[in-house]
Amino acid sequence: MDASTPIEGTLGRALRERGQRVTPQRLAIAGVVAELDRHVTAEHVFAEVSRRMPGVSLPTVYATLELLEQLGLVRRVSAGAGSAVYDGRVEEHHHLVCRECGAIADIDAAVDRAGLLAAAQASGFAPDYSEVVVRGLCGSCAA
Amino acid sequence: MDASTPIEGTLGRALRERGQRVTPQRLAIAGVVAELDRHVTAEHVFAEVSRRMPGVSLPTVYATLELLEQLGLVRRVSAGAGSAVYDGRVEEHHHLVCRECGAIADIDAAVDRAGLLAAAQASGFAPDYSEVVVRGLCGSCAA
DNA sequence: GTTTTTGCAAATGATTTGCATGGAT
DNA sequence: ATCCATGCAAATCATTTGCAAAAAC
Repeated sequence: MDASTPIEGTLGRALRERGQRVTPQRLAIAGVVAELDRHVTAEHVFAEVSRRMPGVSLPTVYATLELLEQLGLVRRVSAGAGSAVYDGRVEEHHHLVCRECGAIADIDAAVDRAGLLAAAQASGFAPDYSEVVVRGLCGSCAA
Repeated sequence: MDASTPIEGTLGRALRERGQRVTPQRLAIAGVVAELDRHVTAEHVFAEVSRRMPGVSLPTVYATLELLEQLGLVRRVSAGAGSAVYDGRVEEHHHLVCRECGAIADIDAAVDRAGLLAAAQASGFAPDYSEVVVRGLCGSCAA
């Protein structure tokens, strides 16, 4: 199993470290999330992975996205509800979420998180990351 | 229709302004969200409202929570997924969300939002409010 | 009286589960 | 050979929709 893309090498290493299996499905799913590099739902990923590797099942996609989140290779976008949305961008960035149609857009801005992370630990949480969500109406829905 | 609680007065005024009806169900639901003053799901609200006003339907609870959000009287918490969670606290505060069990806790801290809100408007969004979500593991799940 | 809102029942959509087979180590 | 992961089908859970009856204005 070679590392034809960076994500595959990283994933393979992380899985072996935890005594978990490196399967072609996991590599394909991780590859799709990394390459699409946008906000994706499980169905989204399923559609694209199916193109590359027919026969992959939806439950596997769900399980793998959750696994990738645990490994810190993808982030779940804190949209209010609806389908779960994942993001292959793991650098600090924030999101706009339309309360009408659910559209999500990125905001690149730095936010001082020190106080928040300290407060998180004080509450007994082990924080993974923080994200700012701005809720409102997107351009189309405001019109 | 008197205003036996502050929320009812505010809601009645907001509804009349928009030419919508002030119904006992809406008043009861708004009252419950305000009084519980925590993170609540539609089922949560439904259970408590049903105690006070038997016969209220779940679809009405869903519709009313959405309405209250539009009116700015409640906020939807940007938890990753699962049931939609609403919050009667509309002052600035932030949330910790456990990626394992979905538990939500408050963080009271100030964050500089000026840049974010400016970026939101630059993207064509009409922002309602912003919230920081810290994702991680809660105390119980870390153990 | 007119229009909005409600309650009901059913439909839809997303995600999870149980279990036997297949695959990675 | 062992144990984890996958695929399938069905179950579960959250939310939405269509429509007739009831209530607010």
